[in-house]
Amino acid sequence: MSSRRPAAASAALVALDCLCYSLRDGRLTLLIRSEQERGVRAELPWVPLPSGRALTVAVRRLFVESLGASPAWSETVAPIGDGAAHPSGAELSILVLALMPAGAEAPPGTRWCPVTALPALGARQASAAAIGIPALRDRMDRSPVAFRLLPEAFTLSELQQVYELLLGRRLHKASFRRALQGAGLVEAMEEWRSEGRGRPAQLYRYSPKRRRSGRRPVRFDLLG
Amino acid sequence: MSSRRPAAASAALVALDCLCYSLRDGRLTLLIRSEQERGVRAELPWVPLPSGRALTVAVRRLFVESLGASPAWSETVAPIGDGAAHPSGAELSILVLALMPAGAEAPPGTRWCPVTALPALGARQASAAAIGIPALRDRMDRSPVAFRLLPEAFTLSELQQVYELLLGRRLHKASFRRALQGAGLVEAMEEWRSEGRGRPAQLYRYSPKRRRSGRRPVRFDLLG
DNA sequence: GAAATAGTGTCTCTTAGACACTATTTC
DNA sequence: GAAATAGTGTCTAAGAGACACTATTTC
Repeated sequence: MSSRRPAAASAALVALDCLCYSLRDGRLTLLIRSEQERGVRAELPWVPLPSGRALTVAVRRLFVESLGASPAWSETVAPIGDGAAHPSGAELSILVLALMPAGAEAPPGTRWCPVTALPALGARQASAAAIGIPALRDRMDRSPVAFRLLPEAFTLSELQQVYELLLGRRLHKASFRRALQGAGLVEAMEEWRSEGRGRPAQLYRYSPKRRRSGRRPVRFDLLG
Repeated sequence: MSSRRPAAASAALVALDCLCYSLRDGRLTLLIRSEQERGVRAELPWVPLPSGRALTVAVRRLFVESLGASPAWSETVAPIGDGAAHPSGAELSILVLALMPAGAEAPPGTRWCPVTALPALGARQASAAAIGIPALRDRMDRSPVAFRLLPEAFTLSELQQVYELLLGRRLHKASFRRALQGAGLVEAMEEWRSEGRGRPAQLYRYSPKRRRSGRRPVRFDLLG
């Protein structure tokens, strides 16, 4: 702890790994860089973090190169990097969570892969992919995660399906709508959508009105 | 594969910054490296992440060098690093949240600083310190954050005080105890502690019995 | 009309918080 | 006894989920 300023030799190889989710046919999907040739493994989109480049700049480059566009939402999450190898050889991976709305095109060289049927990834990126969904779940209370996975106009049934996908359990329809109503988060449009059979559903848009209490209750039951 | 491997030139300077909290006189405190000489700024404990060293190894070194011991709990949180300067010159800081039980000694060269009265830090570390408490708050539902800030034996009033410190609001005594009871998280000891006036309080220890539902309700009211 | 999906009204059960109390200590 | 802190019993209000329904579409 004597020398405060480390030599350049202490620089570490850092990669930014992209966990970009979207919806496809009612399933949660992850953006994967396709195997280009025989023997080359599928991988998550990634870029190196070059020396002297600010994190946000590198993240922007990751989005431009890998998504061809800005995601509807993104957040940097905790770094990982022990033991498991990365395609770049980087000893450290910074995970970038990103969301694209349902129906977004996969850029050339990539494809949307159902999270239930991912191809084999390298060890590091396999860990990353395992972290992705729980990380999304952790954030959906505080960030409009579900809304960013949907197009601008959506039905309440679609929104509920997204919540159910992310939480991995069924929700009660009446309760879900009551809570949503109470939060003043969505705005009804003067538009209806009919899909196959059944009564057409009214379309809504995300339009948060008031910041509510934010008085999160204490929860002990997730501990242990 | 080899075409993907970036040159060593893309290595980045990475620092691990330590946000180590404890309790002192009923206040939440943060471990600060004291100003050694005139003109040298106070700073959070940190170490560089050297090339080729695994993250967990570097974290362990951070703990040994800065805390002189292992913290009661720790977690790596999202990296920061835009614009704001770091004492090391590193362009990237990985924040390591750590907790020490109430009454822990500050190692030589460091001191516990009430979070309400922190000394001036560099720009990067000031951002880090601002992130610390909300990050703790985010984790206290899922990790035994409050329990790790207390010694092994504690009273329920002390536990409630920690929750109130972290949440920044008063809690209802009967409700707090009812919920705690229902979660089966603590175990009563056959010991009581008398402090000044008033009825002596029974001591408890953290001893999670059953993993409960984990059925987190959907919350819309933190969005917007 | 049958099937399917959208959307709502009401009941119950759980729980957070308010209130009011009892219990045990020091002074 | 007064003051202070620990700990508890009961009521109320809000919310989640169950249930049962109505509404509107395609076939």
